[in-house]
Amino acid sequence: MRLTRFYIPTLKEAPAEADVASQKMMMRAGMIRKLAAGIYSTLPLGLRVIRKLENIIREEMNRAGAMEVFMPAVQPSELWVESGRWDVYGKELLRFRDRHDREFCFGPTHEEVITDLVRRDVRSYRDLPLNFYQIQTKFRDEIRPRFGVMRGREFSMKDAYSFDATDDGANKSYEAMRVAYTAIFTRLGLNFRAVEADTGQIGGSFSHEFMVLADSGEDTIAYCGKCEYAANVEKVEIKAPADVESGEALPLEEVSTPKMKTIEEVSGFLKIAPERLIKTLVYKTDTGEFVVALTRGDHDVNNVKLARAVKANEVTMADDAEVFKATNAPSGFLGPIGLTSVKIIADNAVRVLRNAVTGANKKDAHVRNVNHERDFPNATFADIRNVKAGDPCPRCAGGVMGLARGIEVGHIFKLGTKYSEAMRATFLDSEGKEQPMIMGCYGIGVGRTAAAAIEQNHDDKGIIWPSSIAPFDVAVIPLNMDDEAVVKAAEEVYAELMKEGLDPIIDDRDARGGVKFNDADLVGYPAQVVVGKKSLAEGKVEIKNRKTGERVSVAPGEVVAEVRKVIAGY
RNA sequence: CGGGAUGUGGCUCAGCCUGGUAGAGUACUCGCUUCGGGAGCGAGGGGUCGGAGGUUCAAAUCCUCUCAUCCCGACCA
Repeated sequence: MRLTRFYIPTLKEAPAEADVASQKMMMRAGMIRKLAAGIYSTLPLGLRVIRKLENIIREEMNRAGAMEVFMPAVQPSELWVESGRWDVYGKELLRFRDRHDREFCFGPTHEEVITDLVRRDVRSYRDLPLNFYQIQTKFRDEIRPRFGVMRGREFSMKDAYSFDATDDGANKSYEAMRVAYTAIFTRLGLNFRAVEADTGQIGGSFSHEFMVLADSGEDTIAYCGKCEYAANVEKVEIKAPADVESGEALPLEEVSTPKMKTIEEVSGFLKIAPERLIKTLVYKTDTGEFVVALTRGDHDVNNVKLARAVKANEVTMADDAEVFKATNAPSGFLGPIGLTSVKIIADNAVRVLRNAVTGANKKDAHVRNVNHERDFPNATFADIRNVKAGDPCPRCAGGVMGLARGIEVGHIFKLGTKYSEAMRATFLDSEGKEQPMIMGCYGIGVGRTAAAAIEQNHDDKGIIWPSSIAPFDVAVIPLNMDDEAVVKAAEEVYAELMKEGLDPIIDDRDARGGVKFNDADLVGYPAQVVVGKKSLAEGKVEIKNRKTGERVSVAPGEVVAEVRKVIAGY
């Protein structure tokens, strides 16, 4: 490709709204332009990256036995009503009506459509298993789109859906996808980790997220330093402490704690470590029910875990008025004692505390020597807290958990029969008995993966593409466009690179060297071949490795081999 | 959805407080010089000052409404 015939509108300064590295660089390198909040156009350079990425995904999906299809972006409401999600999906689902006043949505995912497709034709266990995938534009009307294409509203996603006759088969389909995803992200050259994850709104029985490790990631993952266990903090299991602390349960004792509301204040005032306090929080579920959550003073409630424990879709903290309504006590001085009309969920760590401190359910007072068996026997225990670095690993002996930030680029779910039952996608088994198909679904955020690659691979000058998805393998940079020998040598090198099957771009603009160097560094071609008057006089051209910055001078005939060497090192 | 901020040429921003009819850098066009890390000089083109309404002799500037964009929060009592 010739730069004079290819559109790469680079910018010296990033638009003010860009706040993460990948967004700044994709804008500056002329890969994307914003049309509206969370909605982007992809320019030719960006599309090259996306296509290379998609092709790797396709190859690995096909290898794993999945078949590509293409489903409609616009979906009728009936299917969503049938699956039960029309009412639960909320405002993220973009809904609209056609001219006949029929309701539709712009698909945020395609379980309904694929399930409908399959149930129409598949009748027998002999037709199974099946796995269909597509690469398609989705729309999720996010509350707050941000970070460019990493959290856009309109985005491209590879989604796949498997249908099996047996549970064992479904597990095999799931495993095949886990292997395929590992192959995909490995080929993309990303530093990633597959972690156990919450199934969220999609539903289902178990799932893994594929996380690209980057400090700018929106998710936190916990991993064991010793064994292979890793999970999203929303999911990570926390080992419940085994034995109740020793010691006698002492009589309850009310203490005055004027204006001491927070854990720090109470802990400091009573000179008692936060670990000896029980924090009492009031939550409201999406159905309007109040729940009281208890954790140790030094621990934090994880909303997702709490929601799962009380079988709600979502929980939010109650405000002060709601707190009073639920407990008849002022916030800041809450405790579980005497709360009988509301459900109490306590974290496992609270169970073993002996003689702890809680609020007294009245202003300016707390209670000492609280013990759950005696003082709040109506509590149920569950794992509802956030993991802390240093917590013991739940899966191995002696392992300790660490925390890292990650960008969720892929997510695989074993769905089970949630959709097939709701939508009656059934088949006849070998005994002639009707059974619901067992499903799995598997997504990869295409644009987000490209952005994650940049988050993980850039410097202050620009992007450093993994060679597998670089828009071009190598840039040929003639420095003196008015020097015939330079132009001729550069053109020959360019032609040779193409002939040898590489994907080069030649910067044939009549521009100064500095401009070309800076653009090349910004766009991030893995290798640059610099053809200039001076080195050419000695029969040499220069090859620069974008990642290491190393330059070597070689004869024009050795360029292809040298470029290959550079790319291989990526 | 709550709070905060910002909308001025393609991009980054000044001007607004104190009203007098729009500016800089960069980018773009042309000429000359220059030419291995975002050149210099000269000459140009490009702006309904987000939109609507109001106040005023006069509005980018003051007032009201509205739209858009961004940030923070929606988690620890």
